[in-house]
This record gives sequence, structure tokens and C-alpha cells, in this order.
Amino acid sequence: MNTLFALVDCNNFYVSCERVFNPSLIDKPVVVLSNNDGCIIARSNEAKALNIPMGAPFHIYKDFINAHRVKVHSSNYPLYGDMSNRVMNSLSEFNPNLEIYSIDEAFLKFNQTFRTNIRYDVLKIKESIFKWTGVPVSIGLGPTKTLAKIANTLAKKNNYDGIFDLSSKTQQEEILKDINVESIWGISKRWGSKLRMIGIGNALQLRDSSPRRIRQYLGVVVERIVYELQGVACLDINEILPKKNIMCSRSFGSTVNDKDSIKKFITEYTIRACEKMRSQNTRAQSVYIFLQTNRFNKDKQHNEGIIIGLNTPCSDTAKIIKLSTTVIDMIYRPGYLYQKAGIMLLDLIPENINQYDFFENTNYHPSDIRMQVIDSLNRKFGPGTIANGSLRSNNKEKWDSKKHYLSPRYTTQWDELPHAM
DNA sequence: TCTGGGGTCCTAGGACCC
DNA sequence: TCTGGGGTCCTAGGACCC
Repeated sequence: MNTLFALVDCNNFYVSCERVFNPSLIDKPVVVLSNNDGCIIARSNEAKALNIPMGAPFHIYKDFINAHRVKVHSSNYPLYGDMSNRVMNSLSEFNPNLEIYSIDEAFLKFNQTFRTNIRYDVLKIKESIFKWTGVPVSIGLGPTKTLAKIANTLAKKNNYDGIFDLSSKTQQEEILKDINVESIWGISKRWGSKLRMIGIGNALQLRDSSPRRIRQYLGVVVERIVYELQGVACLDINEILPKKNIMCSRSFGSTVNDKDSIKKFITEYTIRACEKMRSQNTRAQSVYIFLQTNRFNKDKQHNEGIIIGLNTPCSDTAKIIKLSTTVIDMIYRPGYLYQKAGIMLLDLIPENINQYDFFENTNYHPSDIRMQVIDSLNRKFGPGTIANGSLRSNNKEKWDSKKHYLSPRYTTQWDELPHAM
């Protein structure tokens, strides 16, 4: 029953994606920005070496970045999403027992037979992913997910070549004593400082503490981490389940005060969210729509959102747009400078569970067919080919999110495909 | 001028049931 | 003087992750 977990993590994923299609970025300091070019959310090793922090507001570092000739890219999510799919598909060829944990990380679970030659096998995975996708990965190995996570941070250090195996007990002792509690997966700064208050400062001390006591102090989540550090697996590979909630929200490129523009934005976000919902074959049972002013401003603030329950589960974009724009009518107040809006589709359930409403007499068929046609056309010819009529105003340019440093959509827009592919 | 956008899980407490 | 003891479901809020 000796199982082994591997955590495969793409190195500086967004930067690596940009480098695949723009080799001039290789060996240079590179950063990738969040939406609206707001924060720095990915850094190449060279940029990390310049001490540019994760999550830093771009405008504060702009001068520094120029002075050090750091290359800057706006985030290009269609590209990263597509590259992520390629990496995950490649991984699943080696081991179908995988959990996609985030856009750039996946856990693999190996059984004992695989273990005899595990180092060789893992090296082969790493090399193949790079050969097939151009994305470099690091792989950490351990008897539990938590230990595999820790192994992965070691794998990233230059002396280990991208692979680190933390399955030997003696090695665990040595390694864990040098890991701060806060850097353990699942332990934040807040819990870290609570642990330090009772004399637990590193991973070895947490491992050797009493799980019962930790549970009383911080709850079952941290208790499980103690067991995981001991090598007792509490967290298994999660099957890929459909999302229970789907959210789409954005900051506007600049503040907006007229209701019609806000309705156009919420319409756009609703379309996106509904597409995602249908792509996992689910329907929403309730919807949350919210509107916010800029919390960093000293202007008068107004944040409000409303949850609407639906009589029957719904995946029809037109119906949900009607709902979300109506909610905007309800919560919008003139005279405020709004900065962000969003929609969450909640309590998603599989679409094959038909829960007919006694009064509404729902027949999904015509709506489902219509949505399928729209989705397949948009997949084929690009997002937004078929869109709702109220979308796209003349103000689009003015309020579209800022992306001054955007790379081409190399992989998802076929008229711009580079020859390298 | 400028500060991201997603998600998940757990717990406590109230409503309701037998 | 006595005034049960469970269960389940739901919700809000808090915590964490990338």
C-alpha cells in the first residue's frame, strides 16, 4: 500500500507561457501583470532576483522595472488556459490518476509497482512535458500531498534540478526542521503566528506535536496537516468534480457612473459565466450579482449585491442576463463612481437532474439546443462570435480593461498562429 | 491616474423534525 | 419542582489556496 504523491508545478507559469512564443524573453527578467495591469502576478527567476515582490502594485514598481529593463506583459488568460490544458493532457498520458489543482499545478498518485523506478519515470515526465509543450516543470515527491508540496519547493532550488524526493524518513527530519510553519501548504500567516505562540515554529515541530491538541486549538484542517507531515495521508486525489460555483467579475478600466454601461459589463460577465457553466454541464439554482465602488478611493462608497434564487435550475444565458440587468436596476445608485461588478452562479447541479417546477412547466429542450449552437460556434470561430444584442457599445474602448503589454493570442486565434507551432 | 480574479472547505448557530 | 435529547438541513462567515 505504499503510495507516493507527486506535485508537478509549472515554473513561473505565465512567464514560461510567454517565453514559449517569444524566445527573446529567455534569460531576461520578465513580469506578468494582473487584469487592468494592476498587480505583478508572475515573475521570472531574474525578476525574483531583483526582489520584485509577488502581488506588488505595478504603478509603484514601474520606474524600478524600467530602470532594470524588465520585460512586462499583460496577462493573456486565453493563452495560459490553453497551455495549461496541453500540460495537463500530457501529464495524464503518464498517469491518469491525476488531480488538476490549479492552472499550473497537478498532483499525481503512484502505486507501488511504479515506485521501483520512480526517479527515472519522473525525470521522463519532466523532460517530456518540456519537449511537448515548452513549459518547464518541477516535481516534488512524498508519501502525502503535504510532503509532496514541500518537496516541490525544494525541487525548485537550483541545486536539485527540478526533482526532489522526500519519501525517506531520515531526510524528512532534516528537511522539515528548516521549513517555517507559514510555508507549509494550508498554514497562512495568521495560523502560523498562532502556532508560534505555542512554540511551534517549523514543520518538524508541527509534525511532532499532538494532533488532538492542535485540533482543539486550530481545528480539524490543521490536525490533518500534522498527520500529513507524519506521512499519514489524509488528503487523497480529488476527482475532477464540476465547480459548485462559478464567478465572473472584473474591475472596469476606469470608474463608471452610468447605469447602461454597467449593464453592458454585467451582460458580458454573465455570458462568460454561463459559458463556463454549460461547459461543465451544470445549471445554476441561484445567482449573485454585485456592484462596488473603488475601496482604495476616498470617494463615497457603495457596495451591494443580491442573491436571487431560481425556481428551476437554469443555464440559459438570455434568462440570466435578464436577471442580472434587473438586479443592476435594483442596486445601482446614481452619483457613485463604480469600479467593479460581477456575477456568481451558485449551487450548480448537473444538467441531467431535471427538477421540473410545478408552476413554471419548464421545458429545457429548445433553450439547450440554442445554447449548444452558440457555444459550438464560439468555440470554432472565437469567443464573442455570437453575442447578445445589447453587448458592445461605442464606449468599449474607453472602458475596456487596460492591457497595454498584451502578447498575441498565439494558441487560440488561428489567424495569428506563429510559424513556430 | 494606477491596488486581480478566481475558488474550496469548515464551523457555529438557528430552524425544524421526531 | 419540573420543563429531553437527538438528528438534519441551511446559512453566514471565516479561514485557506493559486
